[in-house]
Amino acid sequence: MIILDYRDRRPIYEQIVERFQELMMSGVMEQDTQLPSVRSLAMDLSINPNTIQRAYAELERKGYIYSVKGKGSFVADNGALKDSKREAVLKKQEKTALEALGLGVERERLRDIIDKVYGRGGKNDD
Amino acid sequence: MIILDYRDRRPIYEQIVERFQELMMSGVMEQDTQLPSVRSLAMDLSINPNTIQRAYAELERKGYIYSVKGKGSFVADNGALKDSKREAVLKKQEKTALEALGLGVERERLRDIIDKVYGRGGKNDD
DNA sequence: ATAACTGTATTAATCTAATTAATACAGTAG
DNA sequence: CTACTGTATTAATTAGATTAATACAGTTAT
Repeated sequence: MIILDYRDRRPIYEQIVERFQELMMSGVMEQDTQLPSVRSLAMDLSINPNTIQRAYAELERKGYIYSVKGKGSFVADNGALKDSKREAVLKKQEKTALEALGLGVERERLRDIIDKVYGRGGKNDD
Repeated sequence: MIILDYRDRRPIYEQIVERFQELMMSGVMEQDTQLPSVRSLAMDLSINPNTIQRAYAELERKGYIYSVKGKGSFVADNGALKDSKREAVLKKQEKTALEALGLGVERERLRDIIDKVYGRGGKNDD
């Protein structure tokens, strides 16, 4: 479920946070699904439980999960989170477009990619 | 020319590398333009010359600049680099579009952002 | 040649953040 | 009571970035 990349120079607690976010945003992990326990996941990944603890604390702070002492950690209701994810992807789109513009990439190249991804439904077919 | 962000958790030598890459890729710094000297830029940014040295070494390793002992560091011929940068941004565009699609963002939202960035020249105005 | 610039290299010290380690405490469930 | 859960805390370790202090080598102008 989680794979660590030690070549990645980002801290591993951050990799764990990101990975769970992906799983929840994509719907693979549904609301109220229980996450692996702090200690068991630490065992699985061969890392210290404190590092998992930190990742889970971060996920909770961001609203992705909720934790109950003695029971476990669970996927939160993240309808609102999906909204913020949508905002984030729009920001990313803007950044990409700015970069493309700076490189002299034509507007049409970007539009074509979007159409390819979304399918040619609203536009002309090949 | 260079502004450091100490809140950014990436190392500052990396920020410097990225900033120069932007300046060169966008054409602000043309081929054979001399970069500020290691020591003078260190003075300007109030950081250690070794950090600039590291940034320049990285830029040279990546092929963005060339350095001549006793003379200085200069913008390299980076036509090939621009091409690969363009490819990279197109991949990024595809990734962004895929993510947006997965989140249920409408195609038009992406197109609007592109138009905003590129200016409304080719489309309708507000 | 010499002074004042350039880049480059090296070694040690310092600093910060991430991670580990070792516990301890508190709540839940069988 | 036992064995799980999450949570908190303090100390030690590790790794990387940065600084510091030099030294050496090449260029340029005086």
